[in-house]
Amino acid sequence: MPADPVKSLAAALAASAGAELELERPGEVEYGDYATNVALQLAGARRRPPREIAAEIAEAAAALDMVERADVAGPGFVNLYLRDDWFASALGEILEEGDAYGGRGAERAERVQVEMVSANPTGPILVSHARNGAYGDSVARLFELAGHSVAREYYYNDSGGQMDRFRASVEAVRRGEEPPEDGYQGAYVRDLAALKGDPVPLMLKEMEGTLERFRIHFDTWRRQSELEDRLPELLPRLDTYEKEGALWARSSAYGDEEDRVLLRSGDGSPTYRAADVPYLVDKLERGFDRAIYVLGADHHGTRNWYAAVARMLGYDPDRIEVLIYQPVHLTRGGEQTKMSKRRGDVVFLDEFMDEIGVDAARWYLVNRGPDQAIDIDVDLAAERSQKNPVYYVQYAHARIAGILRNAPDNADNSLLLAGPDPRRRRLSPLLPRAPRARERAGGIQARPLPRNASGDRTLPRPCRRRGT
RNA sequence: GCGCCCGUAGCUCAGUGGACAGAGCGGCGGACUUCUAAUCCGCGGGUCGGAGGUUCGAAUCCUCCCGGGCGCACCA
Repeated sequence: MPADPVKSLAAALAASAGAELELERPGEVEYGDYATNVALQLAGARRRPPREIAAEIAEAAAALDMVERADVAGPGFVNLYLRDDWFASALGEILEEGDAYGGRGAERAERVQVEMVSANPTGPILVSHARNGAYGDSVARLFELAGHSVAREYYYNDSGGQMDRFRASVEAVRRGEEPPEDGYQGAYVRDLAALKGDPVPLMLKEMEGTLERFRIHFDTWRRQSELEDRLPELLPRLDTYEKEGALWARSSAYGDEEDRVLLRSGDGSPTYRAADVPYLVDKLERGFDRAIYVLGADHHGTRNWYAAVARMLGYDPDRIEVLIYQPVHLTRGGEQTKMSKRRGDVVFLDEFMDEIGVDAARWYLVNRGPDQAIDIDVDLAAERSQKNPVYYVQYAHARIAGILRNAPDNADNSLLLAGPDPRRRRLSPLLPRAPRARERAGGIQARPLPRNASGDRTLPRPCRRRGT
């Protein structure tokens, strides 16, 4: 049973109020340690003035031994002032739990896979990819905290048009020529040309190093071409048809916006979408209860495709979850930097970490919600001054570390509340709030889904909100 | 045209139904005049893009409109 003192308090109150209720922390100190608006919510249903209901709840609350005082305020809020010894025992529970405090809320531990970054090995990891990783890895950590087991996977393409252009660019330099016009021009192409062998594994090795430095460790790396080998056995299980010489998946009948080409009309070679099919089967057959895709907003058009494939193959589409995040824009010297990998005109994650450090880099990328486009002023981010918000975070961390360093092991919890400084007392109600903060953070962003032809919203449900 | 995301203070953004809408930076006014300090204190600042609607109560939910980003490939 996870320690959640506030929940127990809410439950005790709910019993006396005769209704479920949530405790919130009021914005103002004088409104007490916690407050509830149940009376306001109940007023309509019970056809009684909210303040009257609030008065009854307050009276019942005041009878509880942890409650010092309960007031009715405003239109019908109940403000609670709690006894210091309640906080002392709450703090005791928190200390007992240690790092696990607030975690392990999952009703059933699941095996979840988070597939993230998955940038093709045609160049170093960029800051834009790093947002994918920072987001995905944070979600993964939240799942772990909740008691699930998480595997982080990287999926990359090692064949196809982009890869051909990439290899051709390296080969050209090796022959002493310039890379082709539509090839990759960055300086790293020259570095790779100086080495022997297929540049793809070399590139991947470097990318892995960058990601490790960014503190993301991938458990597995999945190659597109090996997945494609399973295509022949899987294609007959799909709902497909031929049109204009190509093989199409009838995905629009399964919640997708449109049908997708699986095999090209020319040489019958598989498209990138085709490889998604064996990959999805692979994920689900490997025993993951849940497969999470982390995709940039430029891929949101394919959001419903994955669930459509799952349906076609008879899997529960709720096992697929697609997380979308908005792009990152970088400015440097007041100018927006371009993000074209082919032209080599980009900010690499390694440079970014060199300039601002790993902590600051992760912090910047995860500090905004996924729905928010991020603008990062690289000059400001690298600046060691009070203009740079990251130093506030670091300073707070340093101060906390200092407190822990100086704190005796056998500290008396009650002293946290008793000291002469009233600010301690004001801080205390924050601590038991942590489980709720984590619950909120663990809920995956849901998004309204497009209606299908019949105006029904229920069929495609690849994304949904869920607690952990 | 259709779909998704966004539009809150000069700037970057918190705030997904409640008690007077917040923070950092910048700005303005003071203090300190300092041997590698995140210098300190104070102040001003918003029709919450617009219009309707739901509600006892809306920045928050619904509808429409305006503005910005992204997508709608036999590219990945």
